[in-house]
Amino acid sequence: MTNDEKNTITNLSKCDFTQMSQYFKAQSEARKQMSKEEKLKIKEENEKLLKEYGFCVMDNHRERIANFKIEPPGLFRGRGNHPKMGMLKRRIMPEDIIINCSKDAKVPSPPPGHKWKEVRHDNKVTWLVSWTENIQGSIKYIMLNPSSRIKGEKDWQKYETARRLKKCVDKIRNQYREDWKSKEMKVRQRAVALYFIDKVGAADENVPAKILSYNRANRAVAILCNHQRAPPKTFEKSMMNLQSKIDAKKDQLADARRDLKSAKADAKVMKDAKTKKVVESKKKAVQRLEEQLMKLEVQATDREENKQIALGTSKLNYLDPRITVAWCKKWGVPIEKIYNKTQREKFAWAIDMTDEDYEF
DNA sequence: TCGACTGACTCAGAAAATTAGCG
DNA sequence: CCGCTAATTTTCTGAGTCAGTCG
Repeated sequence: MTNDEKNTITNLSKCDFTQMSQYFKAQSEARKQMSKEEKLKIKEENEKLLKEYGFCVMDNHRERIANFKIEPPGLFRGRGNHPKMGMLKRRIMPEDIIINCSKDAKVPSPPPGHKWKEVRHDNKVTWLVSWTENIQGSIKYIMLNPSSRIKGEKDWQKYETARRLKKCVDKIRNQYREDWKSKEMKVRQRAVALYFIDKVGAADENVPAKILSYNRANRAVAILCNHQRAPPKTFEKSMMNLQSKIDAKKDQLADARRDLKSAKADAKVMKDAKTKKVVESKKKAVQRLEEQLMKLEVQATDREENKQIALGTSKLNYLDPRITVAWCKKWGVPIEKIYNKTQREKFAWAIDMTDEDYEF
């Protein structure tokens, strides 16, 4: 706000923001209404941008850059009850930008009519670009993607440290065995969580059930670390949908079972090949439905338990990926069921180096 | 000598974008 | 196969942590 505006506007709750709100709603509506062609065009443009600006060469390797787009200006949205919420985050200009590259590199040229704040050659740090942000005066960086060598090695080191700390684990275990008996709910939960991390064995289970138990272990870690999320806005609704799917499946299964029964009765009387075949196919149908039902029920359990828990962080930052990889190999769970594409890229080092005997 | 500050980096989770799955 | 909704993935950027420095 200008000084003049500051004098006029003393209380935001007396301001009418509906025009602004409507503008942004219209914008997002327009985005939704875009035709397939328009969307495709934008996608292609983004890919071109990524191709041109999304990579760098570090130690002779072409590496993906994480946040290669500068943060656009806008209203600062601090988390929680932030005193600076709503302040204007100003546009970053080339004159704010420090470029960090090697001495012999070709320095990227600033936009016409502008120059960089500084170009330096510091190989003791990993960032490529930095600038100072105007809200808190803190420094922001452009760095490499988690799949890059430099990040991967750091991650690996982190888990090696954890592994060294394992020396103390006996003490911790004895403690949680004690805590188990604790009357205090919290302490008990923590103990169970630790037990889970320790023992994600899932013998004699099919893949969906194994994945459930993996998620449970993942969740135990998330709970332990207090990774909470706001329950999704559509949670209740989607839960109800799932429940009705389950009910429908149950009905189908009951029907299929009835069919099977009568087919069996027919076969008993007729004793011919044709009716026998019918029995077989009905059996298959029942089996298939049973499997589908179980999958749905597992899904419901998983989702309910996950209502307020954010799994991402613990999966991405706390669980040694080698444990996961080894576990997948040991129990024949495809790694794609646990890690998506990005995650597989980030944990490529672990996927490469781990066999099923890996012990943390 | 020590505590406050700062730079560099990891962690965190909401929002946006994309994809899957269903009728 | 199409359009819609829900689920999943990706993007984005603020928060937290830690070690080194400086007064």
